[in-house]
Amino acid sequence: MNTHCMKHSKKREAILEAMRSTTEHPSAEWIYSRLKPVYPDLSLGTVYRNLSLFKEMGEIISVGNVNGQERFDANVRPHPHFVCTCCHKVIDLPMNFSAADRYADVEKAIGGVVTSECISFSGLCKDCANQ
Amino acid sequence: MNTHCMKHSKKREAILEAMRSTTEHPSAEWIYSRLKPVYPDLSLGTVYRNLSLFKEMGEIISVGNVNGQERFDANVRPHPHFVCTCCHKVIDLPMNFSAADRYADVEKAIGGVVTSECISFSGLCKDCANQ
DNA sequence: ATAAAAATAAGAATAATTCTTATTTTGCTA
DNA sequence: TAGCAAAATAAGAATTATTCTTATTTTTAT
Repeated sequence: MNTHCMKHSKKREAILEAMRSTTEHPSAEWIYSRLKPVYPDLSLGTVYRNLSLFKEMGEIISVGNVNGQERFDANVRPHPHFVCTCCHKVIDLPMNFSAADRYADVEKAIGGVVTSECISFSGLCKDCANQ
Repeated sequence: MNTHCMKHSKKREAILEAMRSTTEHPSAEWIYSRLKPVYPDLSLGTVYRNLSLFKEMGEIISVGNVNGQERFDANVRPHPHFVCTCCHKVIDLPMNFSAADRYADVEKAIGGVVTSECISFSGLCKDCANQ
């Protein structure tokens, strides 16, 4: 896990492990609620700080802000998502749809550097579509 | 502009006009700053409320949350964006890259309804890449 | 002109996130 | 193994974007 001169910590490890063991695309609050019973002295600030660090390190990515909360994904391979506008579920789409082959085009168009992509669809999930 | 039983208001019109006359992908705050000198009694709440209404009406779309602020676009035709992670500029990409032909696939995959898409690239814009 | 409905200003309230500081933990070194 | 400096944390204050509330103003139909 540690790339830099980072110290080892149980809580940090638990946060990454929690991220990796779900497909829920958690928010900071979600991770906090899940880990608080196990680490009663965990603080929300620690969750925020570590999610930021993991993002910077490339261990997780942000899948964007959904209903006011930033949501994350430990699957860092580019893949599309579906976001339900009603229940705010975020679902991984199993389909092969990446824009990786367009980076060069985009760089030419903007004259800068492209490092990542974000593709998402939104609408109503199965549950919400059927009331 | 009015689709529903909406009354006409100068400020509302100015907000939509401001949205339509820029390619900056404004935030509420940006619109407010731009219009405040012209409408000294404009309030930020009005900007937020009207941007929400316009979004609901389909007059504008959200291009997502950038650096903590929601950003909008009056060009509602699906098109990809580039977001600079450094200066937080949002740029329209002139390229033809839409996922419109994938909606059916996505609906089949999730068993729900797809109503919109969002495709963006991020990295460093021309200015930020050259320091 | 009038009156009801809708829009607004102002600022309070809320909610997500970041920041600060004192304390604790970690990992090195002797 | 003990001591120590660096890093991590808890707790809660601070910040910031956004929403909400209420009294007032504007709009529009009559």
